[in-house]
Amino acid sequence: MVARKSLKGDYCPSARSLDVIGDWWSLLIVRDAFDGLTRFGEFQKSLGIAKNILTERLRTLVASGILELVPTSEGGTRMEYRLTAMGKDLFPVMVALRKFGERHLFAPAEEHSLLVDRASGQPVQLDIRAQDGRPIGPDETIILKVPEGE
Amino acid sequence: MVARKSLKGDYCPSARSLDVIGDWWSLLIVRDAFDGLTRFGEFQKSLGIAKNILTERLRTLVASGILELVPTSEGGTRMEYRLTAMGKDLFPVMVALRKFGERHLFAPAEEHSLLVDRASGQPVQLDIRAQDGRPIGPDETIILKVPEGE
DNA sequence: GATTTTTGGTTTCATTATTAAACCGAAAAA
DNA sequence: TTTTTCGGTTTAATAATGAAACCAAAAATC
Repeated sequence: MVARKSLKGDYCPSARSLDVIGDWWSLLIVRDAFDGLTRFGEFQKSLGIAKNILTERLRTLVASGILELVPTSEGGTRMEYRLTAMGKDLFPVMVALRKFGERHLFAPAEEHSLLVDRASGQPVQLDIRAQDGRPIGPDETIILKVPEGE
Repeated sequence: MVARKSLKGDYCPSARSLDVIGDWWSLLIVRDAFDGLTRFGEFQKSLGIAKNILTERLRTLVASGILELVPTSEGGTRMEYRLTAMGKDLFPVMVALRKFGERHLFAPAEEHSLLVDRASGQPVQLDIRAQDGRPIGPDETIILKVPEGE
């Protein structure tokens, strides 16, 4: 196999995102990180991923700036993996995936987890709007090319 | 390799979504579909994907209900792949990926594409809010378990 | 302080997935 | 009628993944 085509040079931001977190495991690791997991063993147990693969994915996520290795809070020599500010900016991606799953991938009364606002206990809302606040869907949008330097 | 672990039974909606569209190519195909591509050859040319893999991915996306095969509008025998209503519900996922890429994966003045509201020409907004309209981030949320039948 | 267990990997090997390229029949175009 | 395009399938080589065995260092236990 020739090395998988990189999308680093693509001018489509979605493609570049997928280049970084578009493989099978990365977003699942990020999800677990949002759920508060930090240690190698925690991820491994939660995901059932092979350890060598986990090693490589964590390295890539750290190299991309999504996770960082910080000394564990309890003061030992061990390290833990934490979401960086950049990693936390994946929150909307996780929420969007979650909403899609909730709507289409569960039977009506099936058990599932729900993301709620801590303060109110009410479900989190995600919406896509025009600048005037009007909700818009894919058919009301268009993709422009923004040339260099703008 | 044992068959890759399926997340169909996971109660986390994000995990189920990733089970359906979390592989390397599927979201790129969906992106192209949002961009108006419909034909096998168009996807193949756009993505540079091997044809047998594209065949399989398209089949899976159709089987999942994200794409559908419809007779081409020009009336021939040929078919085209179109986003279903369910497929269009992936719009927030694509927008979220795009926003992340725009923010973190481009140099300041680098050329890129931009998703805008057709009517105003202004960039599309994505926000995550509590039910009262207040914007919230990952640290203000918590995941609840919703048992069967609720 | 010595021993045992846990953690966080690395290495190896077998299996699966992906690729590129050649090939193909049916439909469309010339 | 011939040629080209389209939408694949098949095949063989290569890369990615997984499971299991292994390992050193740190932590916990005795």
